[in-house]
Parts: sequence; structure tokens; C-alpha cells
Amino acid sequence: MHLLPLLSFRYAEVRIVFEIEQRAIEEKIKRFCLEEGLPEPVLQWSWIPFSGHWGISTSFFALAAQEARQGGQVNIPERAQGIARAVADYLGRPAGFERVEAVKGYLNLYFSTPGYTQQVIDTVLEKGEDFGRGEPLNRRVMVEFSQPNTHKAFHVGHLRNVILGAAVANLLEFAGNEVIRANYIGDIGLHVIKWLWNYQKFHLGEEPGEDRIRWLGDIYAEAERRSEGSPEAEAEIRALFARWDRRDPQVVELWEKSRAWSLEGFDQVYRMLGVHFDRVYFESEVEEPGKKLVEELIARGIARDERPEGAVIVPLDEILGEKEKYRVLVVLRSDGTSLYATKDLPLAIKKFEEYNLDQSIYVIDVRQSLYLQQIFKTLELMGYDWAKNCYHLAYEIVNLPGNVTMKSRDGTVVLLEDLVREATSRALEIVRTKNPELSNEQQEMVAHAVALGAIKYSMLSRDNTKIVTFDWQSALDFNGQAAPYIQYAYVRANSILRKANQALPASQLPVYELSPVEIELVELISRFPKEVQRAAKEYRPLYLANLAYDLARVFNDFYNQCPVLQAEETVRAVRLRLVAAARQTIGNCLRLMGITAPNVM
RNA sequence: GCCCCUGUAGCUCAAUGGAUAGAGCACCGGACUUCUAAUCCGAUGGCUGUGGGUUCGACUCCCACCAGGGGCGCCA
Repeated sequence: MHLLPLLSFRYAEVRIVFEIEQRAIEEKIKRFCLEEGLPEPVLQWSWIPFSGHWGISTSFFALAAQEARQGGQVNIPERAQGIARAVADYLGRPAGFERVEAVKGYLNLYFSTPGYTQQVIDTVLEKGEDFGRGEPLNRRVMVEFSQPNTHKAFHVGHLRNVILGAAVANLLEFAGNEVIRANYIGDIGLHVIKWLWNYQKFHLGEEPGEDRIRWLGDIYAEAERRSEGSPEAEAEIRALFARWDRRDPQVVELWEKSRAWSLEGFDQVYRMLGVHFDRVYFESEVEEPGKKLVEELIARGIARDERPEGAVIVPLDEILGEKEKYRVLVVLRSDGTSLYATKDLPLAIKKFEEYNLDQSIYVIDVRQSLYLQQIFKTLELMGYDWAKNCYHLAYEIVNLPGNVTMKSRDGTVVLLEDLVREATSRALEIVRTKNPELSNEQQEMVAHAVALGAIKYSMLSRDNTKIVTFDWQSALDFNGQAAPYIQYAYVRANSILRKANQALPASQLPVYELSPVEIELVELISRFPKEVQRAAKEYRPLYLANLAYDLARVFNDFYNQCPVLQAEETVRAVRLRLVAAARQTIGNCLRLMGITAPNVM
């Protein structure tokens, strides 16, 4: 898939359990092939897909096909089964496995149930919050996300970016990278000037109330309405932009004041979402460096100055000998004012200079794909080798029903504030009926966790390339495959452990026959470390969202089928540890997604 | 015109190139004297947009087409 960058490094192999046993079997199979005069096989292991059983599986179709190419006519599936059969006989029953079978060309190796269960549970409980964490990769990555514009509303369309960016940052970090979470705030540009213009003319002296973001957003939307199609207004706005450009103290003062209001609003939002940043960049800090950089580009012949008739451009296709591929990047307006590109170039450089990054990720919606390729290409032309380590993590946007895109300028938005308030009050209503004995404070905490969890999960459980259609009904639906379901499983596990009212028993080798649902639960738990690596590699929190749901579903099943506290002592001890391991793993999944796992609900 | 994304159950979405394509919602029928029913069990529902190709094997990879969405010089 072209969206994925070529990985110039290797993620550390995940070692959980049975890796040594697997290696030994690989060796034996290779030896078998050698003895039988078969080609050396390339073994790809996967999970046995039958629920209630676990183990590892590989097939011999490739080997049979290879043989067929060298020799005569062979029925591949039959031959694959023949080899699998022979290998199974050859292997006998290796240590650590309870059964080996050959089915339909597959060799299935079933783990020894008690041993595997004990190993998985012990590993989880020993590692705790670090269960699933990858080995340090000695690799530094910056994830830039959120990038809000000051003086504008913060709406549901912006939410996906924050949630995805935060989750990807968590994932990369947990997978073993050193992660720097960066924000890049649009605190200057035409939209800001329009806001200032409207404020000066119609709202002078007003101050924001509690709900800063709404107030700021309203003034902005009004500015758009007032200026649209009015040459007079546009002239005034241009004049104001010019005053800004020469740093007229009066304009700067108002800018600073209103900008601060906006930033306070953002802080509220990020606090509510539980997101933090290690480094915050501002457009205003790279505007002047950007203009200097454009001069340099012109001097070096990379950019062409077409002023005053045209703008300053980098004719990428012309330089690269391409046709309609990279097109033309405009780096400065004809009137000398800055554009996105003017600022993104110096910002990219600054990031690498400040942090000596191995990778720089831009979490930005898919509509800016071409633009970002242009930026990266221009940096490459400037001679920056690291340009190839810039990566655009594109995601699809959040639309309103009828495929209507949210736009601050049109006011066709659902404010984040409204969504969270509505979701929280709905959740509060439910928690009050379900759990009236909780204190008000507890109920509110639960409602907040549930509401935000549901919102976050609905975005993370969808692939990055899929458009999200926002509608109130499904946004406020806490049923089915949703965060509350997962949180509830966590709470149930927690409840059992609390009621056990004892320290966790010591490590146990199960001496009773485990039920299929217990086996499935252990298997899902054991997948977590690999899923972390896979999700990090592909920048897809979706994999975690799926695993978390599967864990919750199987745990609920277990909960119904397998008594814990009432069970006889040997069973009880194992199950208590299993419950603790499930709780830990579900909790780790939720934490990476930025979703709170409440203790009660 | 060039480029990108999407197309799977009525709807919203899953599914390492592998074994019988799975969930949720909706609809129908069941289960609370039990570790929290925000739960569970059962039933219904499919020519994976179409046509080729690669492969032992394709929802998955390649090509063409169809449908929807997005991007392509001074917006962000």
C-alpha cells in the first residue's frame, strides 16, 4: 500500500511465549525437508482460527507448489496435506504441545493448555501496565496533530484528528519509540485578520464568557457572513492585514489578547480530552523565517518569482520532469503575504533541527495529501536527506448526514462542547438508574468516562480511510460495539477481584480442564503485544479497537459461563488470576486509545 | 484530463494472501433468587460493485471498467 512508508528499520521481534519452542519446530521441519529432498520451506506461522483451541499453524501449499514447478504434475492441496501428514508424524509430539495434526494441508500445533495458560497469565501479571510494551527501538518520532486555528470554533470535525493523533502517538511510544507530541497552532493568517476586523467594527470591548470557543467561533462565522461578496469589507480586511504585516501596535495588542482567549479555550478542550503536547509550535513563529526561506529558494533557483503578475512558485513538475504529478507549489502570495507553504517549510526544518528526528509524522486530513507531498518534495530538492522521513498520516474527514462537510465559516458544525455535554448528560442518566448507590461525584466521573470513551471509540474503531458520518443518534448510542461495552467488561472484572477480597493467588498451573471460553480469553490476551506492533507499524488504532472489543466480548462470555468466587479452590485461584490478566489487558488497550477505564459504572 | 480514497448482510463496519467471510444496529424469540442484565443465548440475513489476470489458494495483489467522494497556482 503506497500510503505506508518504506520502513528503513525493523521493529523488534515480539517475544511473548513459545518462541523458543516455535524455533525448534522450524528447525525440525527444515531438517525433515532436507532429508526428504524437498526444497527449503519458508514457514509462515499464524494462529489456529478455531475458537476454543489455540496454537500455531502453518501450511505446505507453497512448498507443494514449489515442488510442482520443479517436478511433474501434482495435485497441490493433496500434496500439501501429504507433506503436512509426514511432518506431523516426523515431529511426534514436541515438548510444550499437547497435540499435532495435519488438516487440509495445514500443520496445526496445539499448545499444551495448562502450560500456555500459566505462561500467558504470569507474563501479564508480572508486566502489568507494561504488558505489551515493545523493546526500546532507539528511534525518535514526532507526531504532529490537532493543529487548530485560533479564533475559530473547535468542532466535531477537528475531533477525529486529536483522537487519532493521540492514539497513534501512544501506540508508537508503547511499541518502543521515543515520541514527541507536537501541536501546530494557526494563530495568524487571513482568518485571524477577518476575526479582528469584525471584532473591531462590531464587538469592540466585548469579552468572552465561560464558553470561549463558541463565542470566538460565532464572531468568526459572522465575519465571514459580513465580508462575503462585499468589496468594501474585503478592502478593509486587506488594509488590516497590511497593518498586521507592519506590526501596528494596536493590531498586535488586540491579536495578542484574542489569541490568548483562544488558547485558553484549547487548553480546556485538551484537558477534557486528556491530551497533552510536548512541543507547541505557532504559525506566527515561523512566518518571518518562512519569508526568508522563500528568498533563499528564489536565489537557489528552486522557486520562481513571478511577481508582480504572479506569485512565488516552486514548479515541481517542471523541475522533476513529471507531468501532472506534483503540480506547482505556491510559496508566497503576489502581495508578499505568507501562505501555509511559506510556514510549513521552515517548520519542518525546525523540527528536525530541534529534535534530530528519525521520523516526522503529520496527522492531517486526506484532502491535503498532494500539498504535503509537495512540501516533502520541496524539502528534498533543498537537499534535506531527512525529507524522506516525513510521513503524512492521512485520515478521512467527519461529515454530517448527506455528505455535508463541517465548515467553521458557514457555521455548519457540531461543536465539541455540545457533543460532550449531550453525551455526558445521557451517560449520567443511565448511570443514575443503573447504579443509584454511587455518590454524585462518582456518577459524574463515570458519565464522563463513558461519554468520552464512546466518542473516542467510535472514531478509532473505523479505519483511517473511511469517512465518518456524524449523527446524533449513533453518537449517543452506547450499545453494541462501543466503548461502554468494553468498559463494562473491565468493571465486571474489577468487581470480581474486589469481592474476592484477597491478594491474588500465586502462579498456578491449571489442574482442571479449561473451558473453551477460558482458552479463547487467554489466546486473545496473548495477542495483545503483536497487535500493538502491527497497529504501530500501520498507524492503525483500529486493530486495538477490535482487539479490545473481542476481549470484552469473550470476557463477558466467560463471566456468564465460569463462576469464579464460587468455584472450588484450585479453579478459583486460576480464574482469579485470569480475571486479573484480562482486566490488565483490556485496561492497557483502553489506555492506548486514550479511553478511561472506570472501576465502577 | 491527471492523481487519491471508498464499494462486503436492510444499515454502520470488521476480516495477517489461507481452513466455514464475521460483529454491531434493526427485526423476531428466549435468560435476572446468581461475581453488576450497560450482559448473555438463539433465529433471520452474502454472486465481497463488474469483468479479466497473478497464485496451489484472492474480500485482500495487478489491469480495465462502473458508481460515490476528494484533490489538482496565489484557501487552509
